[in-house]
Amino acid sequence: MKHIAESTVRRLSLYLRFLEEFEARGLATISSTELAARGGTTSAQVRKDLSFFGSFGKRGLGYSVPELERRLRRILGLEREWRVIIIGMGKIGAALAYYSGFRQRGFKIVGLYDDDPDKIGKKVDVFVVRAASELARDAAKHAADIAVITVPASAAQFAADAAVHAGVRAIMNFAPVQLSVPSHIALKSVNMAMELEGLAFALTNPG
Amino acid sequence: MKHIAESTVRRLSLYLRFLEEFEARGLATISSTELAARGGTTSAQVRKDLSFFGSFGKRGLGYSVPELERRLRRILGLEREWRVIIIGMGKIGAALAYYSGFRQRGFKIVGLYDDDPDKIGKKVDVFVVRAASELARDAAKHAADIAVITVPASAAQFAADAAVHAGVRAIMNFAPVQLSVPSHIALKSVNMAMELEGLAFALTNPG
DNA sequence: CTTAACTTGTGAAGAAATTCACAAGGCCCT
DNA sequence: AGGGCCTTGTGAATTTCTTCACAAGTTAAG
Repeated sequence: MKHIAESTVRRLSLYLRFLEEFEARGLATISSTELAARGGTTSAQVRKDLSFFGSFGKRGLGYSVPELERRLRRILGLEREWRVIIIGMGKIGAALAYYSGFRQRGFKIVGLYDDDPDKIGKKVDVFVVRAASELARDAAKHAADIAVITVPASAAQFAADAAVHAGVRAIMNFAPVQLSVPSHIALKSVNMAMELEGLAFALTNPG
Repeated sequence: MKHIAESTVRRLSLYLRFLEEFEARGLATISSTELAARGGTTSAQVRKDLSFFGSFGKRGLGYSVPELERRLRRILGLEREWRVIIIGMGKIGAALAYYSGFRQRGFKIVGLYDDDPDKIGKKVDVFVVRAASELARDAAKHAADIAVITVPASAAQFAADAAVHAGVRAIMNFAPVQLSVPSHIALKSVNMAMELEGLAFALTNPG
């Protein structure tokens, strides 16, 4: 298949969210124009995004809400459950561990890790925090697909290496460093300070 | 000035981070090639990004680390302090309130808000959480530039409206909804579930 | 059945972002 | 002073992404 742009994937994710909304409101069909209006894009963009994966609509009518929803879920890989471990039980890691939004979307937390002896053995939500050094040993049991890294910057690369070694295939990094991982590992970084800097730039350079 | 792409701004932010690293290591100058290698991009990209704002390097030599750092700070608007309020003192809001990375980069938290009577009046870090309804009254005192919204999805638009009314000019939204704000307000959304979905897509559609 | 009003899917056009490639300098060594 | 080696800044070429525009299909009404 042709390479799909990251911006397209983000929009598909967004469309799915809107479809859920529309379904909750009981709408049976929706046009690309309506979907675009809700998402702040254009109808051509919506149709083009979908066209990479097939043709799901009916001319003159639009898209069946439940069907498009199902298709998008399949495209995004949300028909299965994804097993997630969180490494780093500081404030942000703990906040994510408690966050129910993940579970709802098929991301199941299967383990929490930290290096701090004060945290190891403590309960966070329904999990007992385990020592990061146990990661490799737990690998087979967890069969985790995704590792969320919320350790301090200085420990992030170490955590990433451990996660890769434990067999995860994707990493979501919250530490403010650029991680290096093998090319077959999917990596996404979220950096709050950088996001705020984007706002500072926008405020400083209006227009 | 010509419109600057968001991707360019993100990279500038990244370059600044690397420059701080290089400075800490005592390096006096750096070439676009080295900066690019560190950031996973190309030297031409680095030079092009910088060229939108002037010419800061010396041919044959590269860029002076401290000077480029200063220039980037000015470009990104980080020479001044930005005043931030956080609305929503759930787990994520509280985690952000404690996070020292913001302060270090010139983002000063000046107030915390929530609607929950159980939280109002409680201390989080050095702040006493105030009722969201007090936001308008506090506006003049705080003179906040940026509001970070960490309330549940159902309350996010309400919080955004209140923030705009209180005079903030930029909003960083962590709630999983699309906010609508006046066009002169800078808006950025971070949606953890969407980021995870991006990873799920990458794992489902390799290559 | 025919017409009018919609909407999709998609090549082609257009815009935007990235990469190429090279002239113009600057540094250092001999 | 001159040659060799680097590096920047930037037009031009290229690639990627978005928008346009329209044929073709669907529904509903008369």
